[in-house]
Amino acid sequence: MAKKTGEKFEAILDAAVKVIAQNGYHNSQVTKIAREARVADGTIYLYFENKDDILVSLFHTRMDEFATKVKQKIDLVDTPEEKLYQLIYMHFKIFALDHNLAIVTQIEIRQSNRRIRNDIGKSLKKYHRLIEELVEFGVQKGKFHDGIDVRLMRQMIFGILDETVSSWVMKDMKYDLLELVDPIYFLIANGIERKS
Amino acid sequence: MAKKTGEKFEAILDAAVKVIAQNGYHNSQVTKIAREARVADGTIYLYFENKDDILVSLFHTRMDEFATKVKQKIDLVDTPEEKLYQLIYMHFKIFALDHNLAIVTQIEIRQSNRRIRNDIGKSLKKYHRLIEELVEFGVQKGKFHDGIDVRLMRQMIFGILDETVSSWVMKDMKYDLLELVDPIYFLIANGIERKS
Amino acid sequence: MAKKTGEKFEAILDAAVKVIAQNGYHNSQVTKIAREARVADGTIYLYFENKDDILVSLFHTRMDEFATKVKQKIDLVDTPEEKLYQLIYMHFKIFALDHNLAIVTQIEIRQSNRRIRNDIGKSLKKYHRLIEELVEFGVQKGKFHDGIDVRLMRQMIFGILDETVSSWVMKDMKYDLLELVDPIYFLIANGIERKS
Amino acid sequence: MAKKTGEKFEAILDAAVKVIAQNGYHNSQVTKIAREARVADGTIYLYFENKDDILVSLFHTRMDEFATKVKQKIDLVDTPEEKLYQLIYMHFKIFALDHNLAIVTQIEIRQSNRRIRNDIGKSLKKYHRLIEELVEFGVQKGKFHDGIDVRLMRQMIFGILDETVSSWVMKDMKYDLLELVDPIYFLIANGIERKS
DNA sequence: TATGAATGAGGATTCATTCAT
DNA sequence: CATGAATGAATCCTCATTCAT
Repeated sequence: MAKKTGEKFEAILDAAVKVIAQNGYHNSQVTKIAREARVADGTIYLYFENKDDILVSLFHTRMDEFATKVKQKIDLVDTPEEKLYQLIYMHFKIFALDHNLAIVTQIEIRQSNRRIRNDIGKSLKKYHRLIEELVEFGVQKGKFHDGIDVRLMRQMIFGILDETVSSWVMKDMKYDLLELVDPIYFLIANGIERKS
Repeated sequence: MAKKTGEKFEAILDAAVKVIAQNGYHNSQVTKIAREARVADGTIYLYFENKDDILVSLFHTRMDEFATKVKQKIDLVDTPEEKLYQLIYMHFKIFALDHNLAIVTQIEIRQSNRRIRNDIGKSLKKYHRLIEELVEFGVQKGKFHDGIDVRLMRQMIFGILDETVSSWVMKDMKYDLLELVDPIYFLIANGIERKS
Repeated sequence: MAKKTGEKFEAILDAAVKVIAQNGYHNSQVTKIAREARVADGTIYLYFENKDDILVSLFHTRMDEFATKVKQKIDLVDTPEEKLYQLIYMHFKIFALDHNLAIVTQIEIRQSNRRIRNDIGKSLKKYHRLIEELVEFGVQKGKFHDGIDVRLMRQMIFGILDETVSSWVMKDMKYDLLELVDPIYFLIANGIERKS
Repeated sequence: MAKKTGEKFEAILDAAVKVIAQNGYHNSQVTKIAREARVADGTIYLYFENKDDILVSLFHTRMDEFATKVKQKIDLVDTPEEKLYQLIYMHFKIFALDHNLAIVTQIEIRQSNRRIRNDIGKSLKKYHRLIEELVEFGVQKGKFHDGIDVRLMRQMIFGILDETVSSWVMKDMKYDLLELVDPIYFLIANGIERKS
């Protein structure tokens, strides 16, 4: 039914990011998004099943692009260490360049209901998998610890990056996120304990 | 105005955790919470300013208890490493013992609006500070890396723990969270890179 | 936002008069008005800001029409005395022909809150002004006493007419209001004192 | 059941006038009146049947006092003209001395429901009767027009006085009400028409 | 008499979705 | 394909009144 392509499809998604970033999730009515996208309310329903579908599609397309961009970058370097570094760099870089996206994905969209959050979880699969492949590569190359669950390592890496970005957004993006690339890389790589 | 103590105050908070865990945030009407607490709807408003206030109070009291319990435990051991280990252990332990609390704090309450989320952020201050003190102690004892921002270390540690618990809840708490204490401790302590 | 014209706008106002006259101000729920107007509850809010706005708009349109009708009539005669007589006649006539309007404007709408009553006051401005012009005309023609504040004369005339109609409504409109036109005219014109 | 006398009965009535004058009818909760009267909420119900009963009793006692004061004054003079003058003077004087009473009786209490307004009407009976007696006296003495309905004359006099006071209250009592005694007397006595 | 904590019925308003044009 | 007027279900909160103490 819902035609999930086309100029207006994109326009609606763009409008949704903008409206949600500006007004907050709970104050972003379909009418507001339609007005921002310069279409009629009813038109939304030619491209999306319902309001939730806008959010899920939004998150899905954006996270897909996100993972693609990160992958392109880490494919350009060879060692696990360099790939990890580029992952962190790109993760922060993308959000630093698109504040609205940061606000929406880190804060607002998490206010959605259980079902949406589940679907959103799926959208992260690709990115999670990317990190896991990086970890596997590092372990295989003998550069990362083996014997530790790969999923756990991925969770740790993702948890650190996600929390760091969320904190930055909550602090109104007042500081330069990219300055954290080096120290975060160091912590992920070396942990917090000092070796004598 | 709102009397934030007493038997019914506690009963309402307990009911709120239960109802929200079972029905989800957006399907937890005041009437439902009142019925579960065995009080009249209006009674809720003798103890809370409004519905949001229930959530904020809920998160605040629970997180305060949380931080207190963790602190009691880490005070019993001496070295930074042991304290870190106990922190992780207690963080997981508390949620492992109270699934409803885990669901509500990790998933449901995050669906609340911006203002609530802000107040909720404040409730975490005490716990954040606790972790920072632990980090400062470790640095001072020469056991943790110095030269790295303490807040950043705290963010990393909290981010890992939070993401781990969230993941576990999203996976319907099907596995034993406590089995992750050791490997997570290892990762936080040593990072992911293998030293030759 | 609220589109204050159109078929449904009128239908809602008509319904409001009927419902309020029948049920009393405090027992006239939006749902009741909507049902009487044969529209959905939500439709009300496409035409009115809120419930109060229905009342204010109701009073405003009706009083505007009221003043217009009265003006048309007194414009047809020439002397101040005839104009005054026609004013009294029309004031009573309009209410005598529309009992619901009388009930609503004289009794029910006065139960609304302070803000509404203020707005309602403004709606009477046009009618008040009409009476004042009549008085000024009479003074200028040398037919009415000069040296007395025009506003005061208007207040007196309006006060008499208003009280007379209110009394009639309170007595359940059991007698013929139009029979009072002559004696009221006489009293306003001559006062109560008998000149020897 | 309700004991309609005693120190607290009076205290509650006094509190009601004050609270309603300050907060408006619709924002004068029983709790607020109780607090102002320094009694418990429940105590109110030992002296009054229900909230409406407070208002009715309030209006009744105050209007009874009102009529008594006016009567005392007009009894001191002999001619109908002097009595009429004193009536106007006292009517304005009492409200000029008690602004809260003016606000409550002219504006706020009229927002109450149909039943209360009916009871309130009864409280005015005594005052209405007083005016009618004055009119009858004037007619009998040959000073006022005969042949005109006494009730109508009373209605006219009361309507003028009431409208004048209401207007004054609506204008925030910014001018001196007593300055209107003379011109209003003149208008009531002589009407608006100038005799050649 | 007096208290005040507890009750619970009642209603304005929002907003995702539909469907006639 | 596109429109936007119309729909109506769903819910938080207030406050007059009660009654155990």
